[in-house]
Amino acid sequence: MQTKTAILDEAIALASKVGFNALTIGQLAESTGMSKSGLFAHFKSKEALQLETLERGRERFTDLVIRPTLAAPRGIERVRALADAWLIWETEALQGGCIFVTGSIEYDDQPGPMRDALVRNQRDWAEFIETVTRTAVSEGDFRADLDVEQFAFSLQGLMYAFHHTARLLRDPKALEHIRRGLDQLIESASA
Amino acid sequence: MQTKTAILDEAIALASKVGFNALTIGQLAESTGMSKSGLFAHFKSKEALQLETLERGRERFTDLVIRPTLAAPRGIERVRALADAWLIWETEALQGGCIFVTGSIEYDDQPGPMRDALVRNQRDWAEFIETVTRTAVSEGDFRADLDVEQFAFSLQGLMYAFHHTARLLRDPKALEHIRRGLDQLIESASA
DNA sequence: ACACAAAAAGCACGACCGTGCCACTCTGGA
DNA sequence: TCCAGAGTGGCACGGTCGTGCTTTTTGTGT
Repeated sequence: MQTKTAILDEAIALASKVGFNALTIGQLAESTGMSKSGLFAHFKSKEALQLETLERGRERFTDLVIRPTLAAPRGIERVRALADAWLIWETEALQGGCIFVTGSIEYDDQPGPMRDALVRNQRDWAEFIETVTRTAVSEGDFRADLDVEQFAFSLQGLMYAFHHTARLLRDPKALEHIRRGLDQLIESASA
Repeated sequence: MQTKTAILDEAIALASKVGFNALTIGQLAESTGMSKSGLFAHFKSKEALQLETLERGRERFTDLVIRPTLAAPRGIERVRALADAWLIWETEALQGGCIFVTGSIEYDDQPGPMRDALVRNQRDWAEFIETVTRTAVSEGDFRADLDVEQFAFSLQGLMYAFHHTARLLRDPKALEHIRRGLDQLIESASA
């Protein structure tokens, strides 16, 4: 149903601004021009709505980040493509910040299906980064003894730092900083 | 009043787990053993409670992170002390994650006094890191042409990455990763 | 043109939210 | 001994939350 998809896309926009808990059925109904009960009928519960919103976000993330990354040539170029695609996702795809960052912070101390789903997403994402990094190792762009887990950790660190600096502080230098940090990281990993 | 301080400390613990918005007066009253109205009388509004909770957090952050850092010898040692102190703050001082990280994500798209206060805190913290880094430059431990802003950006990135990896994924390797990332960062900044 | 299923809306509910008002209980100084 | 004033609790309010019912609208196949 396309109505449902439209709702979920609006839900993503809202959740990226105020979080998944403050994402309220009433507000979502208002901003989609539906009635509360009409909207609610699509999901049997609020938790289901939250989970489906996350799932819809995953779909869009796959389209905007995963696929373009895999389209780039293996090796260092693909690593750079990954970072670029993520930057587009973070700055252009959503009205607020990345919903996975938002959600992770919100649920990291609250057990339940939402937390479980976020953990799965986060693990997949980390593994994806590691896999892409490994292509740069096997292509000879990166050192053979590179610790890809460590590389992924530092790369994600730069992304989080960008998120905070750009979103909270609205610091225009954030882009320059993540670029330079990335160059530094890649250089230190290069063969 | 010590009652108020006790309330705020409990509020910090709660907010670090569920966030500042989900920090509810009723729950806070219950977990402090007070009545809603008795507790509410200490603050004129919920927003005031949130702001005072943040302020109390800043006090504790100063005691646990700022002061110990400044007690360390100027230079590279002080940079390491800063990271160590922050790690203690993050892992031992609170029941949930760092309330400034939590709050930043929560309010980065919602204008108001809370956002303003968080921006101030975050700016102060970034400047503090830069100042400490500068002592390492002037002591000759770090390169004279080091971009301290860039260094602070990357350092904060490692902290955020630790926060996510340790809190959401509960990955025991997070500590090792931030340590190694730190070593790498410090080495690349060294003279 | 009509029947029928699916989607949406109307409406009401109990729960909890933040917030005000009022009464009570302390405790220290006159 | 008594009073002032701060701290605390009881209670009720209007509002919004998530969530069920029932009804109306809408769209499609015959």
